[in-house]
Amino acid sequence: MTATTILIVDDEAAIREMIRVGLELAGYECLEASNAQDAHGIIVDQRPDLVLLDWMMPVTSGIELLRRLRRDEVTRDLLVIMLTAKDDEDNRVQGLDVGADDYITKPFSSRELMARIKAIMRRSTNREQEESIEVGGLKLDPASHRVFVDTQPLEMGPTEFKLLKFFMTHQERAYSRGQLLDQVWGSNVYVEERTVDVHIRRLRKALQTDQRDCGLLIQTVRGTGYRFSTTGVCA
Amino acid sequence: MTATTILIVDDEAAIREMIRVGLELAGYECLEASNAQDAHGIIVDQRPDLVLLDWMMPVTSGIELLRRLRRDEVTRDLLVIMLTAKDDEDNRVQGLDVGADDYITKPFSSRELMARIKAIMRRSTNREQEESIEVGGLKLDPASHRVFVDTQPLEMGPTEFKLLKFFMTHQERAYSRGQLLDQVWGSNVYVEERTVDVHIRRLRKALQTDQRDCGLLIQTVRGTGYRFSTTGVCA
DNA sequence: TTGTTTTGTCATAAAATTGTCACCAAATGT
DNA sequence: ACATTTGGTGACAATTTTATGACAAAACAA
Repeated sequence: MTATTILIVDDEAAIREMIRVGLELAGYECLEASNAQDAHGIIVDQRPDLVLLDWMMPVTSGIELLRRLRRDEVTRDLLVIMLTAKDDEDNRVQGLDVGADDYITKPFSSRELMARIKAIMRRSTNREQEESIEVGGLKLDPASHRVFVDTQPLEMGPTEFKLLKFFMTHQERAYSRGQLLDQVWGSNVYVEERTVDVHIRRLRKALQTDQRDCGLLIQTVRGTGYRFSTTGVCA
Repeated sequence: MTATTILIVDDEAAIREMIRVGLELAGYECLEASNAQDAHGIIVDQRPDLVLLDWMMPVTSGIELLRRLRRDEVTRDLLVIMLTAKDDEDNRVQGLDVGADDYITKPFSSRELMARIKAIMRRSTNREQEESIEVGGLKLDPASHRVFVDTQPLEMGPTEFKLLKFFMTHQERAYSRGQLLDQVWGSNVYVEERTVDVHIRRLRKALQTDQRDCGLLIQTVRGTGYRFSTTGVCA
């Protein structure tokens, strides 16, 4: 396995353990940062394949960094394994909610860590594309994190953006609410399926301009879910 | 979410928690077994979708059951989530190595459990990569959940869609109303046979376009039922 | 902190789908 | 031709599924 690993901890013991583990990885790096801001910067620079995130960082809590990572288009689909104290169950749940891919309890064996890393890396294969997508009169630019119809920028929340991005990269196919939750929200959160409806509506509304109504691109597939299709409208 | 869940534990608290969680699952079963032998038997019989496996079973250890499951062709790719004690790290690693899909530490929150179950089940729900069927000028695409005649999409309800799909995959053969009810509606519902007539009509109507009348593909077999046949029309 | 935005969930409205009927038309049998 | 059986059709009320507005909690930004 080849992985560049970036580690953010202040726990010396953990670091040593990491390094020991690191030896089993072909090429890894071990970094430190004292706050979420810096850490995020480093991560953006280094583009690691995997982040081992200590929940208790010296200044800020790990959750802030994790949120930051998930919010940022560039680091959104980074693999993040968090390290939590043995009895810190709340944080663990919270961490999974916010979008950690997995967690490991400290102290951990290198064996366990390896197993997890393997599992996780096996699980996630696809890297994201960063080129702007253009469909049905809509242009979505991942870099600037914006959407245009013609040249007019559209306003929408983060979730709507993700939803739209998913749709634009997966056209002409019906998805159930559950699938959308998995794909857009992430598979480790549990929210009502009806929530999807609401966001669909918000997205549709956002896609309405004075000129056109691109919201019609999102079609309801009764009894199934929704579909993004250019058949019919807003060419 | 629909899941038949089989739980093997002797820990009362865990069972209660499971049941609480179980209530959120549509249809689950909770079983107990005191040794790997029995448990394996039960699992083979019941064919559950998911196994929640307590690592510390009364007689044998969970690992034996897990190994057994992984060895048996029939149960090889069952989803197995193991429940481990908080500080039982060795077993956790061992479990993952032997082939558990995930583990949850006791005590666990139902929220965490739900998230995990959901994630695991979604992950393994292998999408039926159904290819689109093309018959008699009609094209039915399961992925987009749509039907086209030429390039024009047709409108129809869910039941009509299922009915058409069945017909297109079972051409040139007459089916009684009862058979159609079984195949399309499902064998465990009771509806009047004449209901089929009505849906046949609705389907026929949906299959009429300005151009052609593909509804004629559905032929009446008097005294018997209906048949889907390309002989005659809408080439 | 405070004010603003985003989010998930509900309650309710709106819309589409469904199963049955009653009645008409066509076919079948005598 | 008449009576009987079987299928076609439009209508309709019940049910199911979606759409929508409102709201409070959470997350954010300042």
